Amino acid sequence: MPSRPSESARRPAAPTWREQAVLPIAFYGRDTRVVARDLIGCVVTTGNGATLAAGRIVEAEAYGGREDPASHAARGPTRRAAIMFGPPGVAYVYLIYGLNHCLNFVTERDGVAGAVLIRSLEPLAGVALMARRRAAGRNSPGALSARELCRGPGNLCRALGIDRRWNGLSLRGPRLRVLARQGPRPPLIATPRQGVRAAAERPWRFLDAASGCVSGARAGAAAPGGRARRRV
DNA sequence: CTCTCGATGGACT
DNA sequence: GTCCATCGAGAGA
Repeated sequence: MPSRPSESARRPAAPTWREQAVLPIAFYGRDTRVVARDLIGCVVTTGNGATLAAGRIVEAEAYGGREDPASHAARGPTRRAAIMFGPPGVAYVYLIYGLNHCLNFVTERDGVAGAVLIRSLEPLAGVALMARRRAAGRNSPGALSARELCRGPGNLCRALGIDRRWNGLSLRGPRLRVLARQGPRPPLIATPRQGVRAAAERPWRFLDAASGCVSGARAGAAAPGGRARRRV
């Protein structure tokens, strides 16, 4: 295999997402909205080797503590929400509507509730595996495009094989890891959070302005022209 | 114990 | 736009 001699020399070679550092716990131990914004462009990975699946975060939402009526933590540290009051840097996974799971990252310091809901990813690795998981148990023959595989919180969990058993897992562990972003944060847009009735005016949903992998077609159609989106 | 309903997704009018 | 599958958490009796 002929290759140009000069290629083997030291070339800085832009690091790929695979070479990015695993985000430290301190990344999560900050204000939840800051963490949510900073997570856009970072990479979620699950599994290893043949089971590796990864995607770039393009949509996320911030959920606060007792002061945020839309948050599970609004009613204090109940059995489900207690993990949001615990130390940062772990996964909070719950079942919604009896059939979909939602992946969150716990934020803030121990004793203060906060979490970021990961809503959509742009697939980077393990596309075939994700497609297989998404196809399981569905009866529509149509193949899913790559951009659909991890669009929406429930779909994303299905594609990555995440369920309630993942609740409490470290975000730096062997099964689940989050890697730092390559380069600067992309331009973002902020909108109200999806599907919440309480505190609907808070623009705590953040999206990569350039990504076509974000969810929320309904909301977009429901508010023609006047979408409450603003650049951040 | 019962009752309600949800940080959704997919099929359908 | 509407309907609904499906189940655990939370609230209340």
